[in-house]
Amino acid sequence: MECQAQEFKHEYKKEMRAVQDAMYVLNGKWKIPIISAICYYNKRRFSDIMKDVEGISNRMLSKELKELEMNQIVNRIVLNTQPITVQYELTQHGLTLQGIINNLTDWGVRHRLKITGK
Amino acid sequence: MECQAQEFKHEYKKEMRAVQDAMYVLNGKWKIPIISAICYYNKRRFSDIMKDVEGISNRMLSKELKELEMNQIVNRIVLNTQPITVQYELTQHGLTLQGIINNLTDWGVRHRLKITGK
DNA sequence: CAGTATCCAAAGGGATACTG
DNA sequence: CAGTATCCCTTTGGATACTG
Repeated sequence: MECQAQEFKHEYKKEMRAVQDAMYVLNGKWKIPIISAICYYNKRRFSDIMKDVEGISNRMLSKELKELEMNQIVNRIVLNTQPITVQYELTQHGLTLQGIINNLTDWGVRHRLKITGK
Repeated sequence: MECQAQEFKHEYKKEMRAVQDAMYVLNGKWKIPIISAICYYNKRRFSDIMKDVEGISNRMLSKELKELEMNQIVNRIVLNTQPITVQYELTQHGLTLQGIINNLTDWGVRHRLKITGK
């Protein structure tokens, strides 16, 4: 019993860390909207994402994309145009976020209904 | 075609808002760890959550619990002891977050493996 | 077009001390 | 026990201007 409690505790801490890892990647105001936009269009350019994600500044978009790239969520593809254009796409790993984003979306709809009644 | 694009755009914006609503509720360093702790023990007291969620201060725990209560994620139950004790439990609405948290946990494990290799 | 650089305001959050 | 209050540093993020 004590032993199992220890076991639980250990698992619990590991799960805690995992969920915090996940949230760390997705945290902030813009990460999920950016991922959603890229996912929705499959491939998407910097200036287009700016239009998709309402209210974001180029500074923030740049910063967030860099972080997402570091976390292997998006790929950055430079095209040989003049002037250069850059496309972003989700990696295989990034695509595995789709289910979570869909769940969050559904929950968000129910939550808004619950809180505001519409 | 144009019309359907408009339709898509409209849906897309609604979904964007929904996912942002959800993230707004869960954002920050502590929300999900707190929810997880309460969920794990079913009912949990303030001082116990302090121990469960490593590193949190009483100030932060108080603030976050208040927000979760406002968003109808947790119920606050004052017990008639001396001195008073307070229990927190998830609401029905709060319980609907379990699936999302589990998904985030699973994803977090895979992500850590991907990034750190362990 | 796809960013960087700089500056600044607001929010987040830790440490400590205090209260009913 | 379950918080509040205060102080203060850090992080986030907006506005504007600039560059290859």
